Amino acid sequence: MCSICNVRVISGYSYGALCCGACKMFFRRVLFVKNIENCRRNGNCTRKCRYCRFKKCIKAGMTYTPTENLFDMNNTDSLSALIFNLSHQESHRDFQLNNCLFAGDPTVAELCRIQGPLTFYPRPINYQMNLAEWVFITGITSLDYLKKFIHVNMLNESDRAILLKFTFFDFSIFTDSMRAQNRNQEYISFPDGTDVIKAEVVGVTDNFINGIRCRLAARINELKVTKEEFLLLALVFFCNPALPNLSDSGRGILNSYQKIYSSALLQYCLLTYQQLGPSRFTDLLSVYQIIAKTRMDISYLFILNTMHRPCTGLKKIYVFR
Amino acid sequence: MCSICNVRVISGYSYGALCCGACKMFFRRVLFVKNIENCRRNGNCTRKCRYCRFKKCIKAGMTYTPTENLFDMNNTDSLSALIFNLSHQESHRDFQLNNCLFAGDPTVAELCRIQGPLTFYPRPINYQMNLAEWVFITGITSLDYLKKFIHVNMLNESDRAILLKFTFFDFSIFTDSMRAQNRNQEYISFPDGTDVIKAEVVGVTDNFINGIRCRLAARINELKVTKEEFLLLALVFFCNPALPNLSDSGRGILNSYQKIYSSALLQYCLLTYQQLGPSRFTDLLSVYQIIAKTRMDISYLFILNTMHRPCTGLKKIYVFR
DNA sequence: TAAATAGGTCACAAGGTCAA
DNA sequence: TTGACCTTGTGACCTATTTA
Repeated sequence: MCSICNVRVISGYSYGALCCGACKMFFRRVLFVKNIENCRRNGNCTRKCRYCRFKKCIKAGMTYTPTENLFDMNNTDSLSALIFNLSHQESHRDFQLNNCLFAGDPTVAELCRIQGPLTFYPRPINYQMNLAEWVFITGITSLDYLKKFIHVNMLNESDRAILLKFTFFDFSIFTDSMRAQNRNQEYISFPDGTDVIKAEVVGVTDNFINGIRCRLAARINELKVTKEEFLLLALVFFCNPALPNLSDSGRGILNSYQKIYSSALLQYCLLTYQQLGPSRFTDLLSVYQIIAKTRMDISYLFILNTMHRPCTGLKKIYVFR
Repeated sequence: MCSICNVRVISGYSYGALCCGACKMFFRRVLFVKNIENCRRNGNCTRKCRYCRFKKCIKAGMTYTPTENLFDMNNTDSLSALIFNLSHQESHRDFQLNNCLFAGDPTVAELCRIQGPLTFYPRPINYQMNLAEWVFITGITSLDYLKKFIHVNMLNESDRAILLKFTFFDFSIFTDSMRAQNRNQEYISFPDGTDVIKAEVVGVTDNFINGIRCRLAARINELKVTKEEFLLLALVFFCNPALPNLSDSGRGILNSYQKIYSSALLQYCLLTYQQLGPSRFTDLLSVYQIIAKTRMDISYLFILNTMHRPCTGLKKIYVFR
């Protein structure tokens, strides 16, 4: 039975999720026509609410990936469908980050074996999150977000684990910094304001710590990276064929899709910035260096920290060895 | 890894090239259905561009050779697939002739030892070609074109070298004359207009020189040889079992394939010219005499010329001893 | 008799169409 | 706007044929 409409039987996989033919067409139409309005009763609709039906599609992990038309400046339907899809996926991730908890402590490899979206459960109102919980929910919602894309699902299990393991943390840092920009902060912090660095860190300068908190956020503020740019850029960055130990076929898949995603970003830049498009494109790509630098600083800090006091209760998704 | 899709692993040789099963079926379907449109972005498409995928098949050297149905006038699928394939191979040769250079100076025997297509590199824009360069690129693109066919690949190395050595130049002359016809010229010349005969030739009459320039082109103009006829005719001419020193098995292979190719040409003539088909067929075959005459005139001219002034820098593919 | 390759078949997913 | 139905391209898998 189709998990979206609960009425018709599943016809097979469509846009990455098991659903019926009607819901497949519904999803496609919404992406291309974008004729959707907010739900009047804030979710929990019973029937016939197009907004809630679409949200169910997103929750079920439906993703649209264009394969052509990304060079045709007169046909931007595919690009705008992609962006529309991505922005709803990202809203869903943000909702989960702020309103959900995740039970258990799986490894990335275990998560890779799960078909379909991860299962979160509601966070009690006024639940007080500590630093470790913020770190975990940020990571696991990032994994859930990234796991949906077609290029991830096309990989074999081993390649998928490699890809997710070596990208989800970078993606988390990137979302943290976009949140900082949205809140007009020049440093990253968790949604409730919790500092991303634990208080008792020793052996490094304040300057170093502030680099972690601020470097990426500052650059993103400087460039005024838009939501759309962030969404496309994340696809380009984290569909990375250059990761070590990938199989040849996995590398081939990621290569092909990275080209698609960067074409989409380039088309977006050309449309939005006209003759300044190409330089904007390269400016955006350069952000990756700062993400990588920040990740390395954090991992240095982590190593230093565990030397002082052996780490207890570190969630398994953060075990990279 | 399949060099065409870069995603799946090679399943073996299919239609003369190493590729995966999916690309094999793709190639076959395109030949038989011809459901292909030009690429919007002129190459370098990522995935899902059927035109670019097919062009990659052609570049990889994929060739279809019918083995039956060439006598069944109600089933022309094989013939039209063959012609479709040949015309794309020929476009590729023409593209290389006009836009590429070849590095090195191999002998024909060395070229015969190379598996798969030869490697060309892009010719700089506005690069000025001299006569010797035109002669070389014409010869080497002809060799690349001829080398792909199944009857060539089935031969042992020695037979293959004999066949190519004694046919590629005739094929070049033939393509030169087809180009003359396309440009409404009554004489052959290289694509940029360079004369095929070097200026300082002495000891022969202008009449003799003009025979080389014009005789074949004139006959082709007179017969109004079509592209399709040229493509099939070239296969018949240059799958020649009568060459000296071939092994018995090589001779047998060439004999069988020449029959296939001439059946294809005959079927084409019968379909296109109805009751005039047989006479058209013999008219076309008679063109070979003129190719041979032109080749002999050129070689006489060459010998005469090297007697006056020893030849320096002659490319090794043109050393026929 | 085992391999390699040409060619056939079918279920699947993307996307289009049209009556309700 | 919807969803049943249709068309198309695809690729995994199968079979037939040939040759070492």
